[in-house]
Amino acid sequence: MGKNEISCRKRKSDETKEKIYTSAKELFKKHDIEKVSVDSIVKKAGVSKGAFYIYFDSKDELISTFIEECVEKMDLDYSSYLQSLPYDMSSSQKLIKFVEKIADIICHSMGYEMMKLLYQIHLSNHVKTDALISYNRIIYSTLNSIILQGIEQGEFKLEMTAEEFSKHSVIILRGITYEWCIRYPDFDLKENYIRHFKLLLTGITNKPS
Amino acid sequence: MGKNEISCRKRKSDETKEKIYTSAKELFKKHDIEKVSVDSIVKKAGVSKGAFYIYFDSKDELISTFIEECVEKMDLDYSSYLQSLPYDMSSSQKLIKFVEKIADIICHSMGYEMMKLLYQIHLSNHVKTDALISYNRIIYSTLNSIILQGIEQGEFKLEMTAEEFSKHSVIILRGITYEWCIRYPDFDLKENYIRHFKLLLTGITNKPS
Amino acid sequence: MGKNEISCRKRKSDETKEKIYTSAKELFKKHDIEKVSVDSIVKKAGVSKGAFYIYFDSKDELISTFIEECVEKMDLDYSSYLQSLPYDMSSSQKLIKFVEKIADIICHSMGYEMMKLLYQIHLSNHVKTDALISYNRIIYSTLNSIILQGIEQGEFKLEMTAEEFSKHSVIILRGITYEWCIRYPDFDLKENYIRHFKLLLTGITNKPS
Amino acid sequence: MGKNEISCRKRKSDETKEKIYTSAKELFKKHDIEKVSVDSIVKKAGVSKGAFYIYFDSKDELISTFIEECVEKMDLDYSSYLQSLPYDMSSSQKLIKFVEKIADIICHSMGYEMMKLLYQIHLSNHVKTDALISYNRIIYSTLNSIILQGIEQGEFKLEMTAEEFSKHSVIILRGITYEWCIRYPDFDLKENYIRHFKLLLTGITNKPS
DNA sequence: CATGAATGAGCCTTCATTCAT
DNA sequence: TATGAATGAAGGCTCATTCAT
Repeated sequence: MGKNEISCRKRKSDETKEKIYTSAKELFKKHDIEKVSVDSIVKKAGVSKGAFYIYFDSKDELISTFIEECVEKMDLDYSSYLQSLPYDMSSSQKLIKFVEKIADIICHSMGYEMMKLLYQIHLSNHVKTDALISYNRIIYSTLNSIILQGIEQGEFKLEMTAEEFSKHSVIILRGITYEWCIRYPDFDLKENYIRHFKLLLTGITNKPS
Repeated sequence: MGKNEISCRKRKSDETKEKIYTSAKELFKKHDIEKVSVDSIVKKAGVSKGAFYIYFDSKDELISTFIEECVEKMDLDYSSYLQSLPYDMSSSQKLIKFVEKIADIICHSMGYEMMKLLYQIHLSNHVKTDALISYNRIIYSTLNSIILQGIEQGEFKLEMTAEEFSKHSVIILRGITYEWCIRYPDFDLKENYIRHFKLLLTGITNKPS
Repeated sequence: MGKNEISCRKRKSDETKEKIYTSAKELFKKHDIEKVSVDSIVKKAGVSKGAFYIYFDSKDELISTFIEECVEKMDLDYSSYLQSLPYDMSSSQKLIKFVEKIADIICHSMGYEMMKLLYQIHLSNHVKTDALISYNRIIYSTLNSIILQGIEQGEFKLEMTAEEFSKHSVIILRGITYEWCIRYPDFDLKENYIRHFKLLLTGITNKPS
Repeated sequence: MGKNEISCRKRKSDETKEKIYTSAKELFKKHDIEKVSVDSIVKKAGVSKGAFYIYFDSKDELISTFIEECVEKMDLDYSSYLQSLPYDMSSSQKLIKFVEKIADIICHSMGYEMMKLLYQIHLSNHVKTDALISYNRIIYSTLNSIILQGIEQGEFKLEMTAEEFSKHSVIILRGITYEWCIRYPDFDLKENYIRHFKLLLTGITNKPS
């Protein structure tokens, strides 16, 4: 039937695109992204060069698609987790739990190669990463809400706005993740996240004299 | 005389090498390192392409040499600065002054392009950077000495070793620098260094109740 | 019924071919013909790429068909116009009116892109244009009849045959049109046609002393 | 000696450039210019692709160089010829002699293929031909001076400026040359030049009644 | 030592055409 | 008839490296 034919073709076409995309991702993980050529991607995928340009406007577009996928995935993971935290947990605990969760997502869901790749792309001049930087929004707002709650409940006392503190936190998270990438596997991401945030908490926790 | 002739040749050859190297450095500061071609280097140096390959085995070798030099230079700057700090300054002040100095060196002596390059290389798969990571040694020991002094004089009170705290600090410095690289020029490196270290100090400063 | 089915199919198939052809024509008018891809044609026509190759052996075949159609159209326009001119108009006037009409047809009916294309094809090495050159026939005979009438009525006095003069005129028309193509849009085709033919008329008009 | 070495190398290098340039020209004559690839040029020249880009910035640059060369050559020929005409020759005769000379230069010095190529390039959208159009300057000014002299000496009587008439003449020359290109070899360029200019002269020659 | 002409593999991208469905 | 996924040769261009001189 026509319907079957169409869906069969569509399926095959989807498979081809997926093959190309997957091959690209694997190559990105192994080699510097700038060094991965369209040639090598299609060779690995076992398709023609022309096929590549059916599914992607350009090599850059594939990279963009890839970044957006990563971002969406991380955002989803972060936000879904926050909602699962018990409301009556202290803000300090929430903060620690949240960064622990981030570490888990990064280590197990994203993986080392992928994160390193993302950090590389961030630094590259060539690829636009506005989307990537905007992935912070969720992480920012999440941190922000935790901090605000802590302030309201008298648990935290800051000499800066909650927003500024959130930015600071993201920078630290990113810094530790960067360190993880360059010291892998001799660096425990989660442990370092926790240690550093505990240190931070010492500084901001309200100690009524 | 033979001797004179040899030393004369040697001098000329050294000059040629230096010219190439200097030109390469200037280009690296201005453009993405991957985009700097051997052609552009020798053109700027005013020497032949063949000359390049007399003094450097490959473009990669020149880059490695260059990176090592950068690292040495930074190390030297850091340690020489520390010795210039008045002995009776408080450790907190010293810490702040020190990170301020690092920011100055990075911004004005190294420059944005070079720092980004260093960070890219750290993350790259094909350049070995074990030597690079060891550039931390000086910065670690410098921080360590400041912290230790602070502890001895009762100014700091840590829940971790001074060494651990130094590591932590370097991670933060690197994290902020990374952020600077990806947000350049919309990010003030020095200001952020100071802000974040003041926050840290709040947490570690000894507050006798 | 069989018959109906067949004629229905035929109609649909004709429509598809027409759609492709029309889309191609529109694109040819807008863009350099070499830059119009089969892809863009079928996309505009809303049919599949396969359909294109059902109705046309190749892209070149479509172009040939298209050119022949253009030529036929121009011929038709020219000759139909001549018949509409009042019989008692002077030959000089007829000549001027006729070249004005040609300018109008070229500018508004054919268009710049198409004329340039025709002139390019004329000069191209790989497209045979014997048929194209014969498009002159109508224009020649039309001019010829005007000139002959002028001679008969004592209005013109030539030192060459009417036929030769017609050839000359066509060369001039083509020359001016060529100039229009290479100076477009800074060249007024009609104005130049008129000016140049007025100049010609000065030379051939019979001035009894 | 160093000097010899240098001149030997330079000579070889010049030869290579010439080989590339000559091969390109030959291919341009045989095939539509757009269809001539860098690959085919270097293959014919027997050099590597890289060599091409040592001597020419791009394929377009080679074409431009080629055009300029043609233009210079023609300009030189035209202007040198004009100076050789006896001063006391009548303007009509000068005009005829001049267009005869142009025909000779085109037929024997430039050649059919080259002229056709130039006319093709003129029509192409891709290649900038401002230089080509400006090649008219010499031809314009030459014609202009002849016409002006004719007017001053009462030989010509125009209803337009000398400049306008020169423009007109160039258009006609170009038109006839175009016709020659598309009808080659069944068209006598020189004969047609003469015939058409004689016709023109009939129109502008002063006939005191 | 120094030169710089020459190499050639590699890059990204386009597009007319085919063919299984 | 009609589809559209797939092909693969070709295009212009770059650049690290070599080698005869």
